[in-house]
Amino acid sequence: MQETTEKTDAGWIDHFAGLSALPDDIRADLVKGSQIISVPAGTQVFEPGQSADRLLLLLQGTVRVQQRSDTGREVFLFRVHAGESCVLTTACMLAFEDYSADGIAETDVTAVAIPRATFDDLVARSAVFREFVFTAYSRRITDLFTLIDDIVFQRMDVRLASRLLELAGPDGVVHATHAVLGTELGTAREVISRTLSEFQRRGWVQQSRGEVRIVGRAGLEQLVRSAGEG
Amino acid sequence: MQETTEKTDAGWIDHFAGLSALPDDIRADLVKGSQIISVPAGTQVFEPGQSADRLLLLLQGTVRVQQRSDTGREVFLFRVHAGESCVLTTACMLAFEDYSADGIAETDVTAVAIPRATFDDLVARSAVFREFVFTAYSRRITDLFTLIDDIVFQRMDVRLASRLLELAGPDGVVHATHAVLGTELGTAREVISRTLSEFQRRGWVQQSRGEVRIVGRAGLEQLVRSAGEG
DNA sequence: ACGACTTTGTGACGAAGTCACCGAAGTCTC
DNA sequence: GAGACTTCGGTGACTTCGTCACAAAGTCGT
Repeated sequence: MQETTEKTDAGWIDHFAGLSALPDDIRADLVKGSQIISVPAGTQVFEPGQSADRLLLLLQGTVRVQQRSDTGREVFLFRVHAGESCVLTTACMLAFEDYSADGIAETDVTAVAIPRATFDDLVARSAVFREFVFTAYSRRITDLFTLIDDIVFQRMDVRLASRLLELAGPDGVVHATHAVLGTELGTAREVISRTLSEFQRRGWVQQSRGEVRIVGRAGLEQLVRSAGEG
Repeated sequence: MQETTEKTDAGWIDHFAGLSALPDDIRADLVKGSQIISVPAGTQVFEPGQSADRLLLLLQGTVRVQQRSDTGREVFLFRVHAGESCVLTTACMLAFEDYSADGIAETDVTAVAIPRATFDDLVARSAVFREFVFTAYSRRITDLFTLIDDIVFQRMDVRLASRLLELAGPDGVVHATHAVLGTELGTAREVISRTLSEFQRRGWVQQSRGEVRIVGRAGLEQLVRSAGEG
């Protein structure tokens, strides 16, 4: 396994489009100054009040980032996929501030951990690396803007339809309870239940405990489209 | 105006706490590589689809950042005050991506414009400057999280009370129409009207065309506090 | 099969957004 | 200063969504 590690080390950089242009010396330092870590599904990758000391680049799995409000309720903020980095961590790492949101591994996760020292060194030395980092930021901020826009202006049924289409596997099944879908969209479970009932009545989905099966994709897509135009 | 510029140049850096620790050589390059600009109130400082080529540091005035949705409605995102920088610009500048939000000068604005070349150079060379930039990012992202949290979980009356207290001048007067307050909070004008009527009934505010006078500050503060605890 | 837990369904209600419309207050023009 | 026009604020009816309370299933361990 150790033998293959070096090969893996050399290889993971190319999972990230923005890093493939790194010159060889920088690339070598990046590989040398970072390590690959794995955590099982359900692990709290980071949490509020914890100071960040490393940047995570996801190789496999997804991390859900959410915020816990004063009242104990939760809002889903965004999801970090393989091939992406967690700006939140980055932000706090560089600003020497604490996190203000939770990060939870939704699946088993493999990631590259870049310690602050390595990170800072690379940001100083490599324009390519800088651009990689700032692009990640930019993308995430845009996501947040879109999220706010959705929350404020979009109807729940449209948002749910859209999210179901996103979350569905190739077989068209979404594995999630109503409560989970509720926190995903920042709404109450009851609203999800009622909306899904309506979708079922229209023949767009079939429900069973803990999962939703999309059987009328076209209907959901039509709903999303009709709202997208305004 | 040009004569005084050089004197101003030397001084503005100390308006920004995070920059005061800059070493002299960096400081000189920053001053040399940037320029001071002024725009009148109401100017659109930036807009979606326009590529950013400089970072703005506000010396005087405020800039309102908002997003226009597909449907033509607007959501207020945050406000950039004197002594702060506009991360949004930064994000897009560095990522070579376009803006996705509007920036509007609410007052006459004076700002330092740092062109991309200077910015990139400074990020590479100065750890202090890096920290300044990333701290600005971090703060703004945290703001967005708080905003989302508020939108999802906080009652409108609490949010309005809180915003009135923020916007009020030293004389306790807020100059804004109901419609403006509506977009500030991402809600409808009618909701503002009704809520303000209720505040007036309770003796907390007095209304006249285009302005709201706070006459019972304690009541508003009490409302905000009671909700803040959860 | 029993109890404990989780998931889902439902009705009632309050808070907030939407729509349609009105009148009142400023502004402009002549 | 008399209309014409625009902006601003008020109101009622209705819809959507969040909240609360509680019931009915489904699942699991023992």
